[in-house]
Amino acid sequence: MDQTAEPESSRTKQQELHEAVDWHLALQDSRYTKGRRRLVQVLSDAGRPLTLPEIASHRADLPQSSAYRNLDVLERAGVIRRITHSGDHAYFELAEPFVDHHHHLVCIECGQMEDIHLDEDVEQLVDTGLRRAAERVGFTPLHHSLDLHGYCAECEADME
Amino acid sequence: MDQTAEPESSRTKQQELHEAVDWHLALQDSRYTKGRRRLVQVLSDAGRPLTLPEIASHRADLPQSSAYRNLDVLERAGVIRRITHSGDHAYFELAEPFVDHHHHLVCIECGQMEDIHLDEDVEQLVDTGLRRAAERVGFTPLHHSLDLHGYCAECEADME
DNA sequence: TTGCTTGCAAATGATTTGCACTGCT
DNA sequence: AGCAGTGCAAATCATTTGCAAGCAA
Repeated sequence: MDQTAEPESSRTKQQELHEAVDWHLALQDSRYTKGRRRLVQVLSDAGRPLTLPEIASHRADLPQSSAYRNLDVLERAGVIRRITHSGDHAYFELAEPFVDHHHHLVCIECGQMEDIHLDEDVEQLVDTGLRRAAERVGFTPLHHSLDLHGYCAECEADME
Repeated sequence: MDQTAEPESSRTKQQELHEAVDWHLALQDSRYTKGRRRLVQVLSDAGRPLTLPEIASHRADLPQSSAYRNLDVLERAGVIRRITHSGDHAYFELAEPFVDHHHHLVCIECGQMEDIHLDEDVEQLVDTGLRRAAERVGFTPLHHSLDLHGYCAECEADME
């Protein structure tokens, strides 16, 4: 009761994902172990950034230290991205080669993050503007992050 | 040797700043004490986000607990903003009513942040795009944050 | 059998908090 | 007086690390 109920195309994407991750890890003499595969699977299924406790709740048997260590390995390998915004826990999501470029809605009440996408032309303008500003001060740009902070529907409702 | 060498206009701005902060704090039955004034002054002078150690280096006599507590008070009062990006320390800067809307260059090597400004029309497009995405999921937007991550000139040079 | 992994327990370190004292108002 | 602010020391708590044992090439 795990890899059933998935449409054919999705199953293929999963395979591709894991193969690609395997390859990335191999480049660093790291192995794609069961624990690491679990992490990638959970993050892939979630479709939004998760904290370590959230990840653990999906997979009961995840020793914290190993989870943190593996998230670190995966981050160094460029497989996942660590996001920190004021709040107790860091959030983790699949990195860009493995998911589309996107941004986040960040709830300042509960911390939850949700993925959103912007039009390609807006992305272009933003990127150009940032690149220009970076050039002015000799800054070497790698990637941008753009988040909208506010209240998620649930928290907004809870505030009556 | 403290408030000299400042152009006349700047001196006035400082006064306005402190008066405004005083007012904001008063709204919360908080006093604008010497310690709090120091924090605001240092952040205002810096013109870029600072960590607590950085703030302390400007003002030797700043007990950590008091500094953290006052930064918290100032944050609640809407005077300053706390920024956290992967890295050991949180960064603090004056909040938006007290400084122009801006974004940051974030060095992923040393953590330093630098302020940058984008064209007004790009800001508009971004805001509109984000607002649209937020509406779709019933998210109540407050403000956006946009950072460019990469290597600052100094760190880039250090990597030879 | 060499070297990456794992998981437990212990350490780290930024930030927070308890408490007694100071100082406005 | 009465309550906000201060600073020291101690507590918190997410994350990291040491180490001995497990596992894959």
